[in-house]
Amino acid sequence: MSRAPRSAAARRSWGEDDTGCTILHLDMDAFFVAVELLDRPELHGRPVIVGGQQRGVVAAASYEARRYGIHSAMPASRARALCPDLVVLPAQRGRYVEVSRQVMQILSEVTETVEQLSIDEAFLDVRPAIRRMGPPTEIARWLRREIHTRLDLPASVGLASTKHVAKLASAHAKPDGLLLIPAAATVDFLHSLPAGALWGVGERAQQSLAAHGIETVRDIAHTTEGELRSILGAAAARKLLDLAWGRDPRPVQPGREEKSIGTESTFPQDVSDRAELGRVLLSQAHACAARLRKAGFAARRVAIKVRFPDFTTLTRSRTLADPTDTAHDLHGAAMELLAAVQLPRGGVRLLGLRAEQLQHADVGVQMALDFEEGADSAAAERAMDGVRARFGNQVLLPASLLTSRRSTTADASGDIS
DNA sequence: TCTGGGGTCCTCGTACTC
DNA sequence: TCTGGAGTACGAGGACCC
Repeated sequence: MSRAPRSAAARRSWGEDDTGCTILHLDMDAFFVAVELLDRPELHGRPVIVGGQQRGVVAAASYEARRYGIHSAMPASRARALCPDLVVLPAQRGRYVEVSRQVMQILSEVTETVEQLSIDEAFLDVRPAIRRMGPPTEIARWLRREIHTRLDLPASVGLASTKHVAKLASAHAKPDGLLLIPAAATVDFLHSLPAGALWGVGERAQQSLAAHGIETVRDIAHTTEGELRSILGAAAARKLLDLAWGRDPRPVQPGREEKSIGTESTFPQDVSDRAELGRVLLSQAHACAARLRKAGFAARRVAIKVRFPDFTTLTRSRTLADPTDTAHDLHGAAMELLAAVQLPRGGVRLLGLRAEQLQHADVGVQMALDFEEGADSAAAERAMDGVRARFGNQVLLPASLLTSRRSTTADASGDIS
């Protein structure tokens, strides 16, 4: 569901040599809409969007809707104005997650080296599969065919020698296509694209670059690092120059872990009652805590996000004395942060809560901490053995049981009290 | 036109320590 | 004892991604 600008000129064959093009990027086409059409085939061929309830924006648009100029992130009111016959469906996130798992299952049949980037896209390093399944192009064709056959969903694939170029290739393969960028064609392909196609160049950066006459990736490639640094800062300058010349050594990283877990809500009407905001934070704290425990994490930091009716947004955060996975602790910290925020007369448009600086809430980590702090290591080790015997090696217990050393004891029988 | 929700990463200012 | 600079940690905010 990339929103980066594409180039019509780049949608062509760049050659057939897939030697060294072992990075595959798979991107599902209009994923949320495609899943909805599985359940409502009568909507095939009609302009459909997902999302856009009340004050919302478009989360995904069918290709028929795109012909009216509708695209994701567009306010739903604007989308309705552009297409009076538009079918607007509410998002069913749980359903998309379920289908996403099925897609990822098919990818895992090719290789274990799968890096899921979002709900509907992933990178694969196909090197381990070449001997078994053939060259990268054959693997890409197999994947698209299997997803079509088993799930009845369209998917686009980009093949290249780096992650960045593979991702750009899949964007230019849409809809429902495959685009190979041979290693030797990488720079020519990149230099045919607008500057905004590069990863990390959004609307603001495009405006800043355009003000200096830099409009394309080729322009970026031929700008000095010093000038880019003065426009976008040191980190972005180095990164963009590398990307513009096809330099991207990042490997495909399977099993990346979340760094924060949060939730936020935009209210149908702005809210100025602090008690009501407190109840919303409590509900969000429960949701975050449940997700933390399910993932086996505890959070060391709590942040709130407050958006006012004029769309100014502020965040406030604080580091906790002890990591937590309980709604009680998250809510307590969030309420303290909210109390320090001066609310305007118009109230609050959006309120969010996020748990940050996640760490594993598992027994082993906790025991290690206890060892460091000079606890009775022999007793702790015996307790750990007892826990393993009863629950297995991968046992994860709520941090709330474990992080408060004052209230947690482990005896030699392995009982946690 | 009027802007969701889930995230990551970077920059900058400030406080603190040495 | 006071002061300034460097390094570091933390918090806030913004840009960006899907």
